Amino acid sequence: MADVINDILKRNQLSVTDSRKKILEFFHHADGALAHADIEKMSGESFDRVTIYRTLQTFVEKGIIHTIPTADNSVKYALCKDECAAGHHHDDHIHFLCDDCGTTYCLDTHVPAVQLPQGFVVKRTDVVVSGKCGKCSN
Amino acid sequence: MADVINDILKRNQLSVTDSRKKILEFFHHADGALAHADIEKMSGESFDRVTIYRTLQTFVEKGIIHTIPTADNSVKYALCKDECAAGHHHDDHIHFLCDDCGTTYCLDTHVPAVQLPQGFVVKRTDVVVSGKCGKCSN
DNA sequence: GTAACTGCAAAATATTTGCATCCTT
DNA sequence: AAGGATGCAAATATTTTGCAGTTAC
Repeated sequence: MADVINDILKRNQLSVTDSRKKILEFFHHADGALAHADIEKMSGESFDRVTIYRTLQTFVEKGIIHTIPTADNSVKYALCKDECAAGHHHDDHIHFLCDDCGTTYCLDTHVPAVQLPQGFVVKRTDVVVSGKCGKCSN
Repeated sequence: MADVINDILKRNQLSVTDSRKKILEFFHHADGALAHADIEKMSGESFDRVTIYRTLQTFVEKGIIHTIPTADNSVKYALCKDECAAGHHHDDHIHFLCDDCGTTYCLDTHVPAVQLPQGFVVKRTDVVVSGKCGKCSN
């Protein structure tokens, strides 16, 4: 596991630091997406709030993680698929937000094609479904 | 027009006040969705920032407007269709964000059905497409 | 050794809350 | 008149920026 994390950072020309390794581990262990606040709690104050902001921003720029649109104002992040290169996101998968437990899942179901009016050029499609997840629907 | 605005407020048991009328007009005239900051600018300081927060929240609760999920941290709002009653949103339409001009469109194209894993219950589906709108793609 | 990264302090923004006053009904 | 809505002040929360010290390579 440590190797995987290390590789991701090196591949993206980022220095391997404690905070980056930790934050990447959080994402790998997480069931779903994480918000800034989640990471802050998980870290147990072991590194600065500002470092989290900067690390997340760096990871987004490098295409390691991507943001997930949510209907409330919260910003969540999740790991990108391997095909993601810097600036070339292919994250047209579906996100599911559970209203009960709050978990955000990245589903592998592919995104259905969308009909748009003349002249509209599509660059990215996000599908955000909310409701109850498998664990909470019983 | 004034009648329409008035009706919306009365139908939802809200007192008809200047700020509410103005904000509803903004939405009716707007090409797309509006953020809190947009409304603040459009209002030209004629009413308080806090009033805007509270008015938007009230309108969302009553089902007059709805939030639009965006990948950045911004929160945008748009008018709901007539069928929307308080707490019963039927806004499964598609939102398009133009990367160039920043306008958010609510498209009437209906949302394609989504395949989900066993046990997942869908309550709401948001599709957010980004790219270039008709005006900016030339 | 040098460039990159982090922590701390502080600034800038955004959002929420309490309360007195004013307006709608 | 009464309840709800607004404005103002202030408390909170969130995000960004600058800079000095530290760490990775």
